[in-house]
Amino acid sequence: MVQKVRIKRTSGSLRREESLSREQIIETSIELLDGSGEGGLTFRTLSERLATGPGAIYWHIANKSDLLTAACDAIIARTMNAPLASLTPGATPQAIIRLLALAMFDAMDEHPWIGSALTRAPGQSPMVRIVERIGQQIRILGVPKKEHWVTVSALLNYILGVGGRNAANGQFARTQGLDRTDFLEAVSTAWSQLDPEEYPFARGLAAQLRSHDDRKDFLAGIDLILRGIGSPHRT
Amino acid sequence: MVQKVRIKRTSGSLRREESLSREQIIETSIELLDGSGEGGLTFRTLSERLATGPGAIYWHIANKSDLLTAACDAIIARTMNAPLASLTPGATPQAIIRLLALAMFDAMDEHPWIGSALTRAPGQSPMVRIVERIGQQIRILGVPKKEHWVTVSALLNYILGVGGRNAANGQFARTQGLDRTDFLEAVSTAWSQLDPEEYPFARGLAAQLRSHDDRKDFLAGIDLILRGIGSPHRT
DNA sequence: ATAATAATGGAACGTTGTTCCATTATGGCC
DNA sequence: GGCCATAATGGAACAACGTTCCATTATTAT
Repeated sequence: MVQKVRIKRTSGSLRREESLSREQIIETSIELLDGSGEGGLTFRTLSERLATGPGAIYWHIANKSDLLTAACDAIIARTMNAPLASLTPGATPQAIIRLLALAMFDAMDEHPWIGSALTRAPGQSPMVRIVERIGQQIRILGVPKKEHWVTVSALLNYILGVGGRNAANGQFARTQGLDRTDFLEAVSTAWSQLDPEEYPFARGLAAQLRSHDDRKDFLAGIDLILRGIGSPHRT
Repeated sequence: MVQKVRIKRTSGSLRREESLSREQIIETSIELLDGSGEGGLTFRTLSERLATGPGAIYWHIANKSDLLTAACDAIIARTMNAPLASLTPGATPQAIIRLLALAMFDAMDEHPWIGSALTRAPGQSPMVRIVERIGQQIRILGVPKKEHWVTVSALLNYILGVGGRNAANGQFARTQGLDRTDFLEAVSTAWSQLDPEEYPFARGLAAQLRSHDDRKDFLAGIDLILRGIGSPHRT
């Protein structure tokens, strides 16, 4: 979606006809981030796309960190509200958590930059949205109140961990000029050439690495934690 | 540990007497990162500490990403080799994994920047070290070979997730001029003022947040996953 | 109409990672 | 012991970035 901006000519200097807005800035930022990765969003490229100067943007936004957090929050808000629609009425809390987690995975896969954007806003809006949605299911599951935070943060840390690694892989591959398959191939061959004395396990893992399915493995991890939550333990 | 560097005067231009080395550069980088956070390491501050120019550093190091990865690897190498000493002979794989995880937590707590440094080197040396140590215990645990990667990556993602969030909290607090307690206090009061209709769970969590113990909660998450690994499941 | 404020956009600043290059030490070879 | 290719140094310079500043223009209230 490319912006079309009317421009008014007044005494030699150009000025946009429609005024800027915070939402417009955020939406354009998302387009840039999706299109060119984390490095694709600068105040220059952004102001160029918006047919304005860098200074004008600062009227609507505090700084770049604020901008990234806002862009991230927009995605998370959509993500955490969307899956409500596809819910079957009698779904178990576990099933809903799986759904929420998968929605997060897909969002982080489509917008790899949110993985590192979440790193800029601890305890803020984007995080709260996720905690809330997951937490409500934790409560329904009957987890004792004292363990609410531990349980939610275990799931959250796992999800954000995967997101961070996804972002890292994408970023790394982009700078090397590889796509996902080439990247995995490279890591796999590197691991297969490790010293068998020092790294027997990692070496043996190379084959599995080459053909694994990120999404499936992610879900398997969620299931592992959910199973842990359901198992008895000493308090 | 402050470096003392002898300088030789030759025909008007200064030159260091002892030559630079990659290890020396990395060790000084670690000091800077530990002392002043992620933003504390620049090629200017680094070259100043080493009593040289930015250009000289590039003879020993490819770029900043390389430098960060190397610094991170140095810490991880020490961390993954150290706990071997304190092992009781009959320790279960679970106990060893807990020990390894705790060692990682403490390392990431002491050097918060490695959380984000790990984000720059997917599939590379630092990651391989962790995978190997954990993986060996996974094998001993008797996890079927097909599930090796899923299991290790679940633990790894959780650990790195916590590390990433730790780094984020530290970084965020530093820019706001707060220490850890003030930061938690701020988040907690912010959460307690959330809309009760929209965020009932997060709101109720505020109190728990204020008084929680990061290290304990981290370990609880590890136990959750370990319990999940031990529980029967459909393949 | 006039004053006050909101909003714009481009120039400019300081800092960053990185490159370039003139210069200097070092180690092998005749 | 002098010579030379190469290793290594260090400072200047570059491009790009986030951010600030300010002269200017639209918009609103009085």
